[in-house]
Amino acid sequence: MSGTIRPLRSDAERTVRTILEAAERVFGSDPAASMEQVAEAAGVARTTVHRRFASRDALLGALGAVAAREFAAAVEAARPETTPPLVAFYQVTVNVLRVKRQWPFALNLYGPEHEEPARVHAEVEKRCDELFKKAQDCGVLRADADLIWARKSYYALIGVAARMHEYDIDEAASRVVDTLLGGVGTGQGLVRPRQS
Amino acid sequence: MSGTIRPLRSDAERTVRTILEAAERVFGSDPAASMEQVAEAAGVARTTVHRRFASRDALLGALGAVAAREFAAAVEAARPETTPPLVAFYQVTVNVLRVKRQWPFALNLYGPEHEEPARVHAEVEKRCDELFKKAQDCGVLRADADLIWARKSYYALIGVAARMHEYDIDEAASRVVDTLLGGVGTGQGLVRPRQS
DNA sequence: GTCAGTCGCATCACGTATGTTGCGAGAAAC
DNA sequence: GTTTCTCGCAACATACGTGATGCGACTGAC
Repeated sequence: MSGTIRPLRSDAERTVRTILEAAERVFGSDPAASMEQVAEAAGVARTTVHRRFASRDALLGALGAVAAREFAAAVEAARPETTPPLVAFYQVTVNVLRVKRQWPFALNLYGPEHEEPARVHAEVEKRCDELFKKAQDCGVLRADADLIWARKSYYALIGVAARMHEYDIDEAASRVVDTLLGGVGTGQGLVRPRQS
Repeated sequence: MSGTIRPLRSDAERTVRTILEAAERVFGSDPAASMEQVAEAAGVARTTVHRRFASRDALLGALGAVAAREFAAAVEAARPETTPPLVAFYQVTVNVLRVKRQWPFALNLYGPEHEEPARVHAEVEKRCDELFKKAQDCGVLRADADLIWARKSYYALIGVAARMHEYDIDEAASRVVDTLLGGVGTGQGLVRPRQS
């Protein structure tokens, strides 16, 4: 989205990446931060930021797009289509957590104001729903589970785990999967009896 | 925080409330919205907003404070100290969901830049941790459960449920409690065996 | 009914973020 | 080694949000 007419020279490409990573950090701690702050964090002049990204909105769009693409790649790398649901769950979670820890802010940029991130996130969401459906068919998820609720809970738990840096990736993923599938309770006193 | 020296006249008090509710709506859909937009949504002049709230920051502080107080009241109303953990869980969840649906944006205003909301949220968090500890002692939560993880997951699930308006309050609360305690899976293939 | 409080409106000052342009030095590409 | 790209710097224009002030009309409170 940042003038992809001719491939950038290597140093310019590096600058773009540096700016995007700086933007992630800066906007992460203050979403209303200025281009100036982003430039400073990236170690470049403000005009350079503006040369690479026509506007603040374009920068946010590119930031969201980069994160969204890595997000989609992380999901695809786990081959959720061909792997048994439980294994896929775990592997997808591990991969996504890595991306989510690298782009905690940018991964929330999928509003309708930027088409590409919105489209990519929608595709990933579809993949996720397919995985959940398969898990349900295989008896991993309850037959009466609300799959929308399940997916949203899954996303939320991933968000929590990504922010808990005292967990390494594998422990974080285990927490997410175990909690989503089995909760943190003993089952004593639950309204809904425990069976598929 | 908004000049509490003398009690406001009734119409002014109504205006303050109207502005706060408008601010919730406006900032909810765009956190970077201007005072002008808030004023317009509230049906008052911009100068009136400014008369009641010395600065944009003061408005955000008051907004966060109102929501935090209602949040704390919602938790206390469930008497989590004296009620059996499972009942308390459910009742707290119901009460909090109501507040969270009314102040979805304002309830996130507990950063260190505003003392009162920060303090109130910290107190509620402490109450929550006590409830979780008691639940664990009573065998409702696993003995090996990480209570920090449990609380954060709880908060996250409440956030999800609050945004799912297709659920009424009671159904939303049931989803939260059931999922937190028992997950959405059947237990088949779980790494961690299901026992206290 | 009087009075103080409240609101809308018009106006102003000020700071800051945004976006643009031109130029010179330096570095990558060939 | 030449050419083209890239960056930093300086300067500029503009828009917008914030915050303040004064005045006139209205309205709750007593």
